[in-house]
Amino acid sequence: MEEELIMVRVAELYYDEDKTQDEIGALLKLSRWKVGRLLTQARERGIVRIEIVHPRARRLGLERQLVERHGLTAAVVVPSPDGDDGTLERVAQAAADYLTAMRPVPRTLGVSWGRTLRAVAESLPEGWATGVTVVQLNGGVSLNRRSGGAAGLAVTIAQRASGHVSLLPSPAILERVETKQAIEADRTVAAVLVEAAEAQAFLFTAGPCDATSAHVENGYLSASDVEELARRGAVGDVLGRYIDADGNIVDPQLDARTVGVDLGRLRAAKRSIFVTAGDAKHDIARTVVTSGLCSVLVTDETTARALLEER
Amino acid sequence: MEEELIMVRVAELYYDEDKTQDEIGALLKLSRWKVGRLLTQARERGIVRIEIVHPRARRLGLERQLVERHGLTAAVVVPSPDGDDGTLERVAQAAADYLTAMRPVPRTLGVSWGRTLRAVAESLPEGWATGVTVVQLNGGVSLNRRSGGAAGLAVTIAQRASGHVSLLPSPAILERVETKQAIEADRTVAAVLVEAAEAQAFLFTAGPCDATSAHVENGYLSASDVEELARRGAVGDVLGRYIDADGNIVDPQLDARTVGVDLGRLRAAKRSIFVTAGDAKHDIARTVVTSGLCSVLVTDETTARALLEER
DNA sequence: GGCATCGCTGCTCATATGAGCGCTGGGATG
DNA sequence: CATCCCAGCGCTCATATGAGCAGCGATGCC
Repeated sequence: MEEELIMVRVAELYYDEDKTQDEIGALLKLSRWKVGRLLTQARERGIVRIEIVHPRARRLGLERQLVERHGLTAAVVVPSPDGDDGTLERVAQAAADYLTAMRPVPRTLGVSWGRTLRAVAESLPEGWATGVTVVQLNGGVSLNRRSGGAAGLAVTIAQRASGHVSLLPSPAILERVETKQAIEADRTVAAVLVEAAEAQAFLFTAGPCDATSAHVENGYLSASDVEELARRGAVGDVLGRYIDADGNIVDPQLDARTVGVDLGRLRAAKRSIFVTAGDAKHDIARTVVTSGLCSVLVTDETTARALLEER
Repeated sequence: MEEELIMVRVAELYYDEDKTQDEIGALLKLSRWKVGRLLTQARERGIVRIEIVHPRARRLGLERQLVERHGLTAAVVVPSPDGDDGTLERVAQAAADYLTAMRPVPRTLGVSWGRTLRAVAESLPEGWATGVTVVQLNGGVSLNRRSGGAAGLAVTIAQRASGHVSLLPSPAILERVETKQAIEADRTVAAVLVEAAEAQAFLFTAGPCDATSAHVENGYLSASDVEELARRGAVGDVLGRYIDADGNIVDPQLDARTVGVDLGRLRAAKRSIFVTAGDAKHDIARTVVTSGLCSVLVTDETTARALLEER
């Protein structure tokens, strides 16, 4: 269309050449108002694209839609970089920013573990908060407080807020229910679990239900166990507990052998922050969001769009 | 830097969320003016990128630089598309636009030939002008007025302006000087050459000096001839005449066997429009531009940038 | 320690811009 | 052919924005 060509010329003069609307009008023999309207149209039609290029940019539009659609307290969506990868870092950085800005500062913060949360911990600046007690929400931890393992992450978060850390000295999943009950009965374990359950805020991720799961990697489950879970409808795990698309526990027996706070605590919590990045986790992310396990979502743009698609 | 992060937030609120500067100020506890300054900085630092996405967009900044640097009357630069190719079409379209908009409309327009000019001809809309006589500037033409060859292009341009066409019925390069002189002495040929030399505007392209040259393709020169020319410093041809980087004829003997208007006519002309697209032609394009053969340049962004580099 | 300087702040004021409105003219409709 | 309708126009007016300036505090230099 001829009109469109004029729009292009007008946009060039306005945005590239910094001319005012009446200068352009004079130049192209258009009224100032016509020029203004053409510019508006050019933006509407996407001829003029305004883009914020920055690793810490966000997608406020998607955030708003997510909050509305899924009844969240807040959402943080970062653009997925073109060249793929770097997504995890960006999401982690965003989660760290969210935590740092969060008011009121929680007295105790319950955390799960995983690669994603490790990245979040590393992204937190020294002094991101002060006096926060960090509590582990589920087992699977070595007792070494310096290690890079599951415990290290909680330690890092606490250290950078000059706070304390309460580690949960327990495997993630035990082989026998009796052992699990015995562990939970242990005074120190029980104390941590109570502390965790009463945390003022939760920070957690979820894992997909496939062979790459951290449970397989650490030997808590075999590849065939996971396959079986998937066959029974599991889409992934939250705090070590495998759930189906509706958020229900898939295998109550397995669940009874899993150490950590109950998923109900997440649902009931006022601030339950779910961090997820990457395409592999779309299904479990959808479940977490739709079944109300989180009140705050931190994720990448691709995941966000997937969560906004119908069903 | 912390400041930079605020810039990003401000830019998001301003450009994505259409908030006013004081709304943003209130939100982030900044003064309205601070917000304004942050936005300016964000644009300067390239955090906010405003881009005009359209096949017919232009690069006015580069155009201005080219005009200044090389003393042109005008320049038209189109963005080189990302996915490569389509460059020729965009440049051709831009040249067609330029011709259509050109005032005053020339009574006679001298044209050369080549793939590029063919594309320009095809891009010209029916009725792009009225009553323009199109004259061929150099030989190499079949007499068939309908063909898709060198002549067809001139015919197309003329037809779409409901004008006349004067074809130059001659080969591009003759084997013997005597034959060339005889041809030029022919009444019809001489008349066309005079008409061409006196054209009010010229529209031409240039060819690179390599085996892909149209002269080789059409058998006027052999691959080894071209090699020899290149060895002697030729960077390409304009109207069939091979010139070196300074714009001088490389082989006067060859030149004496070439039929067409003199390059001096282009230099002297008030409106001499040079159209070029593609990386292969950077060298010859530089020569044309720096040696004053053209007063108007139509090209792609990549070529434009090459022409703006030092030496 | 005193002083000049510089960069940043928040202001005033002029300017650029967008919302809303009444008018007009060209095309559809009876 | 008369009439209606509505899209697009140029306008008024309120608002948003940027230029330029004075004040102020930090910094560095005697």
